[in-house]
Amino acid sequence: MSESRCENCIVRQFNSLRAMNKEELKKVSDSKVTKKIKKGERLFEEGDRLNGVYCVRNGVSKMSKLSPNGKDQIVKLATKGEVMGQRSVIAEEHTNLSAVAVSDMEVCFIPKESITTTLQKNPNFTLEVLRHMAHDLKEADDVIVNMSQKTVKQRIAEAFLYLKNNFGEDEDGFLALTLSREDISNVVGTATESAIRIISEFKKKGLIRTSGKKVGIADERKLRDLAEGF
Amino acid sequence: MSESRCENCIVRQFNSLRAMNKEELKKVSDSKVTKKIKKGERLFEEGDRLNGVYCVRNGVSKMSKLSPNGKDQIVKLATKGEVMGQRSVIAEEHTNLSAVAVSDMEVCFIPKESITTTLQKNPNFTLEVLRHMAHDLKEADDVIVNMSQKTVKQRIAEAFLYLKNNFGEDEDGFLALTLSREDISNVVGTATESAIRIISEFKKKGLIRTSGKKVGIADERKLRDLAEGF
DNA sequence: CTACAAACCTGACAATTATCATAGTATTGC
DNA sequence: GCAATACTATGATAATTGTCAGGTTTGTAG
Repeated sequence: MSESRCENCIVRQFNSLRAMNKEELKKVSDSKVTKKIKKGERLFEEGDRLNGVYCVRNGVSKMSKLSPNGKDQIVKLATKGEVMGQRSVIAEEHTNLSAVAVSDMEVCFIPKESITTTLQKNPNFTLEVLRHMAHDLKEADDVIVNMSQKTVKQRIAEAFLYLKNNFGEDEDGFLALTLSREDISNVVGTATESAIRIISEFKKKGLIRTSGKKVGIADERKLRDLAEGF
Repeated sequence: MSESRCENCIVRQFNSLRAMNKEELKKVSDSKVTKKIKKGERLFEEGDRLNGVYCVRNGVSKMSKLSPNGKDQIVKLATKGEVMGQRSVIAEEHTNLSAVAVSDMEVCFIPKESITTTLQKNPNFTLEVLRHMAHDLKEADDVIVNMSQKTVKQRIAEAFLYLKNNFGEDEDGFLALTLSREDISNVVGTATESAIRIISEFKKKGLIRTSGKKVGIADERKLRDLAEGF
């Protein structure tokens, strides 16, 4: 299956694997296992000790953490090109997040050995991973500010804009990634009923339009203004 | 001033500088500038382009981000041994956070050249920085969950426990780091009045005791139960 | 010491959000 | 196709939190 060699994988362009040299890449490619994950299936669970990372070829996974009150807070949505589990492999810790597919996925599992040895030998690779993580950390800071300073309404508006910017729209102008109302509420950190109510309100006000579970952004400007607090 | 050579600085044990070799450390030490920062003074501001990092020798700095509604969200409290500004130097971006001293501080400013060249040449150093950042990222995830899933009361209880664990207590059993009510409210992301009200309530219930602005933890068990939602 | 500013505190009220209850609407498996 | 199940929706109500508008206390400069 030459099509599944990492050396030829476009996805690699988006992540730190691009900083690997040929030899390292070959090793990764020889040891990796491609898996198909159905929507709803779990890749790993909070507290697991991972012996490798998952490189996303296709589809989207929610990465979430269970809070003491029993709700699942979605911290990140990982998509094509992203490497999941990196953090815990690097820190040699248990995962702090669970990963569940929110759409059908194709991922490559890469045993941690090929990652850790490259981390020790190839400074370019390490630096590349570091840059990615620095970026993730900045994003996390932004999320903290949004979560603590914005209203639920603002956060939901922002979530829709985020979904558009990161996953795009289908041919009919609906968001390409369809999340359940519950997932949306877990992204913005609110009760499912509250999320549903606000989504209905957005619809009434003409900010979004819906068709079944699909959501389309109807008035991006107004939605953005709302998210910013005007 | 031999006492101010990085080679002999204990603080270094706590951060990634310990992975530098003698030569690199010498270069850092020769180029660094030690500064005294008074409580309330600003080290850098959100949006600044830093040409170096700040290594904290003493004191505490709040790292915060202004939200569109005009409030300052404190994202992190940096103390002895921590390196501030690392993230933006590595990512070659403007800072995303402001840093203001919450107590008198002594910091070493280290020009970014000595950091970036070491990052390119010494994989051990890069890996060490990476591990630290992985840890910070995990903590940020936890903060996100707390912010979005816990009540203000729980978050304030947690903040006091955090202050005890990270900064300790003085000889009278009060928290060694005294924050203003406003700073506390900016840590937990709430209105200052709400924070004050809840602090009064904690005092009435015997969870904490106060003396002037100082706060002491009176019943850690109950405070912890409250923070966990029991 | 005194005046002034900053920080702290409290009450009243409004807005936001959660919770509980119930019902309609898709989806899925048999 | 039909039952079972999950998801979506809405109302009523309670709890939480924010805002405004005063106070009091504390700290500090002159």
